[in-house]
Amino acid sequence: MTQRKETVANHDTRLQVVVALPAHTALSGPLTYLHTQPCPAGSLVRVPLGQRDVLGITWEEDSPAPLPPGAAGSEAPPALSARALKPVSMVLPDCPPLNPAWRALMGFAARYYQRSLGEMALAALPPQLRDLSPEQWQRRIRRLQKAQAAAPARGDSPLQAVSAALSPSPQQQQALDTLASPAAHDKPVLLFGATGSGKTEIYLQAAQRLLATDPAAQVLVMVPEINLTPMLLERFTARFGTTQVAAMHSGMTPAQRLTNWLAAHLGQARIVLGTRMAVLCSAPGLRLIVVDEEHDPSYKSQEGARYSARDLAIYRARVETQHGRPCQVVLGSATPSLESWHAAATGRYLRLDMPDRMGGGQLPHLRLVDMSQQPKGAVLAPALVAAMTERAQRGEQSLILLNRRGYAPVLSCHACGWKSHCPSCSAYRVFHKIDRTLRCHHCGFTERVPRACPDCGNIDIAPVGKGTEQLEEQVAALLSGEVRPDGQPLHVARMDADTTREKGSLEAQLARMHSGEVDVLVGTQMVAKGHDFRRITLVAAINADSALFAADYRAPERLFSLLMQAGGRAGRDADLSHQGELWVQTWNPTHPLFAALRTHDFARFAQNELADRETAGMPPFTYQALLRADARTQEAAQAFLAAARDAARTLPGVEHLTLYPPVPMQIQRIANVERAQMLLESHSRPALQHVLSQWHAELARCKALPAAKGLIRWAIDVDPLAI
DNA sequence: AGCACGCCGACT
DNA sequence: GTCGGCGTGCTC
Repeated sequence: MTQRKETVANHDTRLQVVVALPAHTALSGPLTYLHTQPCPAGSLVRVPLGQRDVLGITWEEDSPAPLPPGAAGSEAPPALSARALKPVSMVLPDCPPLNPAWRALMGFAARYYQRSLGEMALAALPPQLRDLSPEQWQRRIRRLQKAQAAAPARGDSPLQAVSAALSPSPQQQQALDTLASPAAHDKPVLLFGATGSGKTEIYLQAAQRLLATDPAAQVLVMVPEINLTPMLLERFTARFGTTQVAAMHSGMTPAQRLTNWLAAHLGQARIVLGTRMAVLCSAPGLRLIVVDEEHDPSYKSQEGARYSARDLAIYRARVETQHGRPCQVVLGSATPSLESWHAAATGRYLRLDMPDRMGGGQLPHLRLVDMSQQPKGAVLAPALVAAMTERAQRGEQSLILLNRRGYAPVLSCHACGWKSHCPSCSAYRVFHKIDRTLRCHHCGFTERVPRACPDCGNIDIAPVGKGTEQLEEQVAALLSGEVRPDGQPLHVARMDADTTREKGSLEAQLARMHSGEVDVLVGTQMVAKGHDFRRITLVAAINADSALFAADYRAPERLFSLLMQAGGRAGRDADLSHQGELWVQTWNPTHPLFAALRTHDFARFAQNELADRETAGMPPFTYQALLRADARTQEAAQAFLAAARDAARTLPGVEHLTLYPPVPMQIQRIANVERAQMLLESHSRPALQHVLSQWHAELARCKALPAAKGLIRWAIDVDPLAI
């Protein structure tokens, strides 16, 4: 591009280049291209691939290419010299190479999660990089270089905090001291801190201490949900100033993604803050990784490369350290994942406890409501209504949690039994009264509610079950006669994915909550996560039982975590915390989960769960992977999986695995795609890995089988969260 | 994954 | 008679 001479350039150097080809396409390893000169590994290049020109990354020579099955002994010479190699189209100029630690991370992630190196590595780059013209790239780089020249101090001098650190409580000081100790650098730290114990301040001060001593150091901070980034961003920019912090999440525009990625890659941003994708971000000075709310399932990606950002954070810290730059990793949670808890119990992680809330605040008192003792058909126990009323009259707020959007989960005809099935999914469409629609929460199909039963014409079609919309309505009705201290009627509001869809509406609703305008908030679990509502003194979970007996073995863990976290919303304001209450309505008040919850005894809960897991032979005592298949018909999906299972039986090392039969997925059909899966399990992670890595070639063959006709796609999910 | 090539149904 | 469906095959 830059020079088009008459003479043919001398392309005598071979470069290994990684491109985004999937793992099952024979060409999943690095490809060989020609170039006029050597080029360091980790450089960004454009290369011709078939008819197109794609982004690639140069890689070291010795990257392990997957062995062709059966050709173990016959070591064929590359034979590439025979074929005409193509020259690299261009090397993106003025871009420092992605460093060896980053490449090692990508190599590991690709291997572990059964993706091609190229797929993993290119997915970690901002998407805009792929379709940026050379001119646009030049312009970008120049602008950043100019910016850097204009602010020469940045990145070259220790970071000065913009605002002063809060003075830490004794508990926090002790945690910070331990974090500074060598022991906390040898292994991952599990910061086990109660809600309101001030974990964020620990992150801030740990970051500050590091950045002040090492002028090139960078810190990576992750939160599970995009909704939580603005709040954390605010705390970090308040402390360190805006120019030091780069954000990294899917809510940003492509241009912002690129800008922030470059800021991190060039070392200009000292703090990288984002969701799970941030763990893949290039950060050449990385010295500290924080995974906040490490137990949160959002850290496990559910599409594309199904990686766990928490697990990759652990690996990344280790690999950075191995590359000569000691990197600390801190996992924070009030209810750690059982995996992390177990790792701490067995000494693989260092556990750091912060049991006390800031300012001596008390954790909320648990009020279990035995639903079998309540008036028939009552949505809310009368005592709960009374308690909420009392709070509102005192000017305090209540929060009611119901993990179901819409007005009712299904609409039904009393005459003929018709139900609001989704035509494309094996699920009901949810009744949304607000706009009188039936909406499928899986495929999005939306229709106006029919006036009468579509099958029999009966007018008597009625909602069955309750969602947040209906709860909001009913709570408002129950509290309608009551008044606030200022004499105004009580204000009931709702907050869920439906009310926060528009940009800015989340912020607006949070503001309304903080101003005290709202007395009772009805919401889904998004409300329970992270938001700091100072005047809430009562939290109620309406429908906790569904999780107690769910098929998903992780459901109790999630329920405990949700209730602890939700309870943590209550009484954050130390002055009010003596009256903080967590109400749980249940038909099973004697369930052991509640006994542990009552005393806020996560350790006890975790111990019980882990004992159960061990007896049942489940993670973290075994290792699992799923093969998922999407197909036109359920038969095709299962035929493919059955063939895959047979193929797996022939692989060396398979004797260490249990191969379960294919089964339809919980929601068998979504958007007219039939889904099925099969589970692989082993007591040995390496054994599982070994079989998985050999399986791809077989799977490609199974796809071609006549019985699997209609198969759309398949994917391997390593360490699945739900089975 | 893309993108070509290639072979069968409803349209200008 | 063409436009366009998506089924197979290839990409250093």
